[in-house]
Amino acid sequence: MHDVKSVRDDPEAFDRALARRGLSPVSPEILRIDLALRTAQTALQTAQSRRNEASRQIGAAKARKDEAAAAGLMAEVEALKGDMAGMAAEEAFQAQALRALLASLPNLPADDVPEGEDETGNVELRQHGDPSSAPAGRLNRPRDHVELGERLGGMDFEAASRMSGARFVVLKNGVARLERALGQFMLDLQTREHGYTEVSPPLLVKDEAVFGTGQLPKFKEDLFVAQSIDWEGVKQRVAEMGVAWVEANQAQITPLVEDLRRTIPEDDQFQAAVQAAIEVLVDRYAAFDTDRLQGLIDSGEFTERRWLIPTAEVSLTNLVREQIIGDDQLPLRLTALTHCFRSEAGASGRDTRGMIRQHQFQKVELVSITAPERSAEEHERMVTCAETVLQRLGLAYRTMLLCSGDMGFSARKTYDIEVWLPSQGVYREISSCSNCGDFQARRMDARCKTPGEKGSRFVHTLNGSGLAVGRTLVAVLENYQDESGRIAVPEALQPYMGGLTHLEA
RNA sequence: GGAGAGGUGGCUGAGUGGUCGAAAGCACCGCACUCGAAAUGCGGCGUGCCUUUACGGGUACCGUGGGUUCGAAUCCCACCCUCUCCGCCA
Repeated sequence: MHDVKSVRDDPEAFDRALARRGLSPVSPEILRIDLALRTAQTALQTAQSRRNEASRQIGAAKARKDEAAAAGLMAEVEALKGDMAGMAAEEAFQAQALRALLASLPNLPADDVPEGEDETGNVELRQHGDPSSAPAGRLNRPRDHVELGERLGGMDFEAASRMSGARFVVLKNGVARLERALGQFMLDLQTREHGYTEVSPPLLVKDEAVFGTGQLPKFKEDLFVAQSIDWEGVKQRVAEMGVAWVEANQAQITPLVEDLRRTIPEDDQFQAAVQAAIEVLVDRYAAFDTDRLQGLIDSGEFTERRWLIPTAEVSLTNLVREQIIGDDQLPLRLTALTHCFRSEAGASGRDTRGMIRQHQFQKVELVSITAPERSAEEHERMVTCAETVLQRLGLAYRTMLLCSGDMGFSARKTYDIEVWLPSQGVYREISSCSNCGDFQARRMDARCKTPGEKGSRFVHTLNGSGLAVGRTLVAVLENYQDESGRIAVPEALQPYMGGLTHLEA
């Protein structure tokens, strides 16, 4: 979320920054709405001021029993109120429009982010490790993790798809344990050695939380949603609507009833016939109104909705939402091992084989909350914390600085870490560390202040994977395989595997 | 799920529908007294927005959203949250 004031102060700079993201200028539109909003605000406040003054005078007039003066003032306020309703509506409309527009725009790239339209513009900062020195480095044709996992009896995509569909997997035996070991290892590293605080956060969160980190409102198609419907409430509403319809259509119903009265004697049979007639009418009504009913359910009036987190960044960052934190408490360094859920709606056909792109995966997330002037150095520290995981696991990787066109919505600067995958012969993203500046803090209203001093500032938020467990599992399997399909367990993981040195069928 | 209580400034806590943004206390800041400190006294002490070169002025905010009223922290409605008791439950 952007500060209107910054746009007001330097519209050209704002548009220039957006252009780096490949967006056309928006500042004229912003300034137009901003002006309309402030005009409406000033008009409304002037009217409110007069109303408040008149009301006070009415009180004073009544106190001295001057009913004539009071009546005159009341008439004036009455007239004023008519205008005020329109002004208030205009103000609310413009405020909403401005907020919606500002909320839809991505963060502005930091000055040191390279220009570029897509991933080809990313800059490699450093490489670590030699792919050929891993056990798989000696093989002519390394197997991919799907083949390795299935041969080990540890990966079952078919069973997963029978119960859940595509992009799910069942892990078993040593592979399941390896996944657990990786998660524990990463979490221990980040908490014990890098000073992150372990958190076990909610995985289901409200709209506001997902808005705060920037996935809503623009990217809801990437998310899974969980909802519970109040069926009792729906039933009650249907009944109410039925009664209302019968009342509204009394003119049709009455002749029908009278017709029945004439043709059927007044006994039980008559009662039953009337009952049947009513049921027919209600059914007809219900058939007419299913669309409206569906609309009611869709409106959320009877549904309790929660989003499944696509990353623990959402839960961890929102820990500080609507809070004012003392500068002396910062930085906050938070980590969590959680499942993540992504619908991957825009990725059909991409990475369909294997565990690279799943609807559900585990990840150790790192989040830092810092004072504004501290976020840049914290960003460097964070990417180092993520790289350490790969170093300890003995996996080759390279660190990329993303260009302006390839960054995520909320980021002002992003480092990607890519791990070597021998089966594909390429580096694949395994971590992404972003400095979001105050972009998320504004959306969440998260501030910090120096104790004893006046005023508060928006905090800076950073997030990074440390690391994605699923993709790390893939990397370990593929890099540590030998010609027979055995997997050597990296030394760092052996304590988490009960001392096991190899996975084999 | 049922019954009850409650949500007011950093905290505690008052507030007959009319100069209430809100008493009082604590905390905090400044000043005085003091060699210094404590105690005491005096003064200050919320946030957002609009407006103003500035001093300042205005407006909104007492859980949230509606409503009644010339006027709402105060009355009405809905919702959210917290606490207590009962029931159910991993």
